Amino acid sequence: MTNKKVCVRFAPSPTGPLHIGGVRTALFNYLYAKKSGGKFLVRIEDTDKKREVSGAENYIIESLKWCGIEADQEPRRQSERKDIYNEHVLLLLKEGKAYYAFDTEEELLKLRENKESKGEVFIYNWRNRNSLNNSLCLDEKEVQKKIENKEKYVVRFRCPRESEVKTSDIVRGDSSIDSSLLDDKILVKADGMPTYHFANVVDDYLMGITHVIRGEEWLPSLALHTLLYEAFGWKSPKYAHLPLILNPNGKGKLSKRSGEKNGFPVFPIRWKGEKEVLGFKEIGIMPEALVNYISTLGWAPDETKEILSLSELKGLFSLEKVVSSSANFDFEKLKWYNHQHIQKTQNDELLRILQNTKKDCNYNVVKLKVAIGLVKERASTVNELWELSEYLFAGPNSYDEKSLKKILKPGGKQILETIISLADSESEQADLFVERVKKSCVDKGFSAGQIMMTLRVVLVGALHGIDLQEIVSFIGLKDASSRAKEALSKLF
RNA sequence: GGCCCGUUCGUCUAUCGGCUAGGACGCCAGGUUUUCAUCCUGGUAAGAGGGGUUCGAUUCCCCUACGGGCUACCA
Repeated sequence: MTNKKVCVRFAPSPTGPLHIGGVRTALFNYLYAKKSGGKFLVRIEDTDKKREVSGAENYIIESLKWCGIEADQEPRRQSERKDIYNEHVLLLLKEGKAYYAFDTEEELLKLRENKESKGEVFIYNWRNRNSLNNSLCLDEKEVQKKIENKEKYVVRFRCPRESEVKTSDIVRGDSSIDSSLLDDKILVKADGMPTYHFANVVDDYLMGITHVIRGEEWLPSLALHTLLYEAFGWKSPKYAHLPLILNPNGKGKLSKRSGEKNGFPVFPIRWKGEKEVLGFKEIGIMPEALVNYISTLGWAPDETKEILSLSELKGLFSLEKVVSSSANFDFEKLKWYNHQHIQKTQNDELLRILQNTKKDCNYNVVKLKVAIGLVKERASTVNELWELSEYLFAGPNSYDEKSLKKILKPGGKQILETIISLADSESEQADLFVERVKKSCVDKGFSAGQIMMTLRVVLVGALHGIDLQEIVSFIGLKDASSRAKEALSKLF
């Protein structure tokens, strides 16, 4: 038997911004396709026009692109394939594997509530379909008449009675379920659009999808989908249901709310909905870091190497190694991955990313690039490259409490004056400045600690930051002098 | 409520019947940095519980508990 070339798809619904769980599903599909030399498609499942959100489709494509996930074909849209679904539903109707149903939503709701109040469950299937309002129990002429009179109807799948449905999943293995537990799912809605289940199966078959890789939330409908393939006489694709990504505390699917509460985004890039929400991009997470991190949610490579690029992941990924238990999202770990990826990235690339996120950045680019090199090892987000190099471009406009304590010690003024006079001296060289200040002040009887602290406070305004000599070499003696003069006039 | 899925350090995971249960994040301690961070070294910490099967179970089976998902003319 020759294996068909692998073809997978990511099938989002454009009902809002793509969240991190969706990105992970897309990523695993993409990685699997690339690993197997197959194709990766994107299919927009826009069969519910009521829930469609404008801009969502474009957002999804842009987000994937930012992550480095690109489809091998232009995205397809289900709303444009209505005729195809109609053709296929006729096939089932003709063979008696589907039927027309005229029950209204209100009627069904009532039936459900009624059953529930008695502690029972209402299932629309062989148990009661003959007493309901559908073409299985109505007279053929009556059905014709109803349809001709434009009475609203849906098409339901005629789910087989008491048969064992065998399902198979790469992640979870084989399983089986009694079809009596399933209901006669709606295939075509009253507005003539197919439901997810129907369009999904028809499209996957027609598009030659070999592996359906999707979230675990679809596991309960696997039996239905399997039955649908059987009804058409088609061979089922292979399935892999990915474990869910949960909130950091493990309570529920990862949500926007939980992200807000814990101070992290759940979307790749900025989403301009009713309220604008930032994405990982805007807070300075690099796409490769995000991809690297989410690849570890539900999967681990054979080798114990943590930092992996997208192309390395393409080589290592394997569906068989996907785990079946859900994972809690951990923003701290994402930041660690980001830190690692920042270290691996060239300074001019970091500069480019920074300029892209920080549009208001008007520093000299040559200097900014040098600054990035000086502070990058301390940064865990791209935005921090900017924040951490603040004092390299402007003197302190305030001094924090701890700094004041250090600088206002006896002798602080004298040290300041020494700094100024040395900085203003024409024979002074910037790259030896800190050593000279130290020597000169030590000669006057000050401790090395006090001298260095004072100089740091003068230059930074706080007790942190990169090496003092590196700061002076970067800003120059003129700037150092004026920062010292500023401190002298403000503090003494 | 019904159905389905899951359960290894706080978190992500390795282990495919032989385990002194490995790695990573986090945390803690020490070193480096006359600052802070980075970095380095070390440490802390786990098989949900109960039954089987087996010479031997984290690994296989069952039950319970807990967690999650689904239960729409949403996807």
